Amino acid sequence: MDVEAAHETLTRYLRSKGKLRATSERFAVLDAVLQSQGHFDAEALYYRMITKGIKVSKATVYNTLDLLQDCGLVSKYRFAENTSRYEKAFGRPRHHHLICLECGDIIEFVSDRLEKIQDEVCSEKNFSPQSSSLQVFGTCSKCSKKP
Amino acid sequence: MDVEAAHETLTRYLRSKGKLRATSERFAVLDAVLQSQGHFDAEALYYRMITKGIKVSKATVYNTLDLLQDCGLVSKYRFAENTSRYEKAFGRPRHHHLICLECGDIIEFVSDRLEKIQDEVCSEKNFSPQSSSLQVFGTCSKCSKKP
DNA sequence: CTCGGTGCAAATGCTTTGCAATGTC
DNA sequence: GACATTGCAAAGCATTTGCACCGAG
Repeated sequence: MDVEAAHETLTRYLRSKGKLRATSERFAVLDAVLQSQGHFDAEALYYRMITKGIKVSKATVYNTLDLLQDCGLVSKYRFAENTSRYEKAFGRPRHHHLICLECGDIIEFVSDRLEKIQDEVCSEKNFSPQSSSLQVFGTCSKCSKKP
Repeated sequence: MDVEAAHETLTRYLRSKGKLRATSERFAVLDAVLQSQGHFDAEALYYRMITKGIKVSKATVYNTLDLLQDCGLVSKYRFAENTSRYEKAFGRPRHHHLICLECGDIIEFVSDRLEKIQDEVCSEKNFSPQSSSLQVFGTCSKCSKKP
């Protein structure tokens, strides 16, 4: 994960918007996101930062995550729960999710054919896609083995 | 929409669980769901019922919607917002959604090929699918025509 | 120096819960 | 009659907001 490039993406985005300022908090949140693995929620990210001695408020974490989503550095999902989940999107291919209802595990997968069908449906309906998310809920292999 | 059949499905489900009782409220919520068109949230359903003079509490609406989801009469979605959205699932084919970020319109579509790919991915990962939801966010034809 | 951003705590809005009353089995 | 279910209002939670202070441009 190229931290430099991610910082540059954010910097460029902020500048392109004219009124957005490059604050240390924003870069601190970005760094925490880059260091994260898999999916996480705002709360978890906040505590990880606090624990490391980085001073931020929850409000800033939420605001910044939305900002990072706007410039494509972070993806935001909402599965079945009442919590939004995020993951770093930097340099990652588009992918979809198998979500285990037993253990909560999330398995990712990529499929070109799926993307293609998606595009076909969209052009058929004159719909301009921006992002997409396929969520399959069920039971993962580990959990179906259990009695 | 066959009201009788839906009632029977619920009755059978309640009996199958042993301890679940067939209360008039549960059937009232089911009726309100059957009369609904497209997607709705718990709040809207609640007010529709109250307006019609049906006595229910919000808590019961929420509980019953979850129950109806468990027995497959209702589908529950969570798109980008912070509200859960429901729709009747009785006698409807599996379908997916194009969601317009401008006007909030939801366009449904069905695709056999998509289902097939989904199944292939699942068996590849030894994952037993239960339900799924593909959400494509973007701009609908009406909104892209606007200046 | 200006105005956008931050932190805090309080507010919001959806959903769940605790408990007495109610109605099913 | 036993006990699941209801209704109400209050509690919970994730997220947002209002406002005084701070700091980037």
